[in-house]
Amino acid sequence: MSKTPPTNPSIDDVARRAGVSTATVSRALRGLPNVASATRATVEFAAKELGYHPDPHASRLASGRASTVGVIAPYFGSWYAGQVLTGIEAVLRSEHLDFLITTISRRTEPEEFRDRFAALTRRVDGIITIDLYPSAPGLQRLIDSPVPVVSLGDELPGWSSIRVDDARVGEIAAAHLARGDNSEFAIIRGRSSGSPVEDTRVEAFTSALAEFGHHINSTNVYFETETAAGGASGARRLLDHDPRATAVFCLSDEMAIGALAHLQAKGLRTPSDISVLGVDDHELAAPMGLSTIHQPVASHGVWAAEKLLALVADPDLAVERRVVEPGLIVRSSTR
Amino acid sequence: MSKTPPTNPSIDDVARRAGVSTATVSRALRGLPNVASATRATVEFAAKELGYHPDPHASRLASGRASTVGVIAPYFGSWYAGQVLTGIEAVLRSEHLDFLITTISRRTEPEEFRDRFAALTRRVDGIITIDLYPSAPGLQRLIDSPVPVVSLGDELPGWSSIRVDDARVGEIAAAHLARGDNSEFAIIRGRSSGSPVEDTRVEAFTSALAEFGHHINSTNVYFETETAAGGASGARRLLDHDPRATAVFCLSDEMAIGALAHLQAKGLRTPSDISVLGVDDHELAAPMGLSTIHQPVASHGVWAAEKLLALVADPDLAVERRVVEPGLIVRSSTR
DNA sequence: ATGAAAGCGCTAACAG
DNA sequence: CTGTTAGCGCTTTCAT
Repeated sequence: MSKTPPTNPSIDDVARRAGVSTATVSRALRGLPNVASATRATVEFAAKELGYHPDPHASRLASGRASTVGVIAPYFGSWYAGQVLTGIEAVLRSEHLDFLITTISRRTEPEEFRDRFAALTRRVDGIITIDLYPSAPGLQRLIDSPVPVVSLGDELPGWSSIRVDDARVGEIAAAHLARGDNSEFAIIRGRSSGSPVEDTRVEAFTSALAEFGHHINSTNVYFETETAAGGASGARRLLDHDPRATAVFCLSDEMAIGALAHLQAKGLRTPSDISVLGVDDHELAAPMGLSTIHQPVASHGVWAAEKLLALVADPDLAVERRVVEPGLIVRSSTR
Repeated sequence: MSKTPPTNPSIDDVARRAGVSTATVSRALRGLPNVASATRATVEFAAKELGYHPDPHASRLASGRASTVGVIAPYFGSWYAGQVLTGIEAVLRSEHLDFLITTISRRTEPEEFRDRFAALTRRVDGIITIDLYPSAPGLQRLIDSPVPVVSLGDELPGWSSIRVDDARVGEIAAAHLARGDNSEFAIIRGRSSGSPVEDTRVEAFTSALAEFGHHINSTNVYFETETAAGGASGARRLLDHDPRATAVFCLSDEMAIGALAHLQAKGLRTPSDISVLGVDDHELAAPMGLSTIHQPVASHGVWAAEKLLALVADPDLAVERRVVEPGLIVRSSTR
């Protein structure tokens, strides 16, 4: 039983086989101009015969280009991150780029953030951050990044970004819920302090509500982990604290689904007893009849990846801050 | 406003600064023995002062080690993949390893699979596959991989793997549902043809049911996409086709949740009118009261990553096929 | 259009 | 314990 020899063919093998120099092989295989088409064909044939694949480390060392993009997020287990990742991946793969993922928690020590970030920038051509909201020292690092950065969710001074219009999210939620003949409101939100996304949405919601003549008591804002379990817990606390509430705005569908499930388990009916509104348009929202505010998450990932590639190709590209309009989707959990 | 010079400090800069040779710097910084502790301290100090981070491409070229692990899955947007990824990431990060992710669809053309796989193996020390179930040519590629492979979900000849005991999953489901005074059963499953996971579970479920004296009609097996929307669609078809069914076994919680939501929306009560059982113990299962068969997904990722690291360190490590025992969790969706 | 040759920044023998 | 010396496999001037 003969094993394949453990050494991969090198560019020299291809050159010898094709009867040309290594430089020519390099040019031919990378599709550079100034290669006779006959030569190129010969080289490509030889490469295929040998099963040649260039060593990425060698070519990176020589060229200085990493052909790799780094993605940083606090957590890749969330629905949001998974969707974004899928969008990014599709773009990068079509460009034959590698794709390195790293979690950096929002509360990573500045020193560790510094080191991890420095190590990362050394091996990628650009970075995409997902909902990072770094603390000040980390933020500074990102701003000073030697490679281009594109952020999702928040905006970094000097870099391009994409996010949903969070103020509009709050306004849309308030308008919809206020119209529904409600008078007692509640919010279930994540506990990520310093998350501009959440704060903006909550503030916009509250002040829009005020314009409709409604007031939301600050004790009716429930801080929970950003999961379905958190949403359920928030709903339980709401029921204990203020059973008169008839409308609850959850800052993500994952939380909303948990809340909805809990409320229904307690015998409440939506929307007659209580309205529940989420944000995201999670794939479970439709089957559960959850009204929500849609944002096209996977396409955010696509945009970010494409923007980053453009930025890698042309570092002087103008900064673009894209703000996407959210859209209300009324299903059966609100009236 | 002065920009940081674009060139990173190199190992030579550190050597000069510390007054030693580059080889010594290399040894000192990698924690190799045979370095005087005073020398090491000097080198570390110099490196820190300069903000030195070794160029990974150069060190990989020189050492032949990639210090990177590749992860292949058909799709990273699923709950399952996200959880596994989280587990893998935690392990790899603690070992300072990079982490490349690639989607390879189950129906990728053999030729493309071949090329993508070859390119990947050139840049990683090992590979983890998640629920890949490759077609024959792809499978052969994986088996012949020049770098170690650890698989989740399915078993590859010659390589270690971890999966839940799928036959037990089916048996547990059958035993639980048969006990609940049901007589008319249904299955909602994914449509991934050739997925050993699903086939095994369905077969075990069916034959265990037979032992309890029950028979499931093949027209009551609904093939749907493996999402909540698919589950809802399956439930709708079930209601149309066989409204007498009182127990439905869904092959994932995501599908079960969709089914549950649809059934409840149609006015059916669980478990009095109908029982719904899932598999996974998704985080939404608890808030929704979904009975399910638990599998510790994130820890599968941890195990796979640790196994792969061990395999990279010692390629002759014995193959280990780990089969995890699933556990029934009864909540309020089954009787 | 092609070849020769000089590195890219690091690791790994081999001496000492 | 430390320094010297070759490369690792490619890309990139600079010639031709």
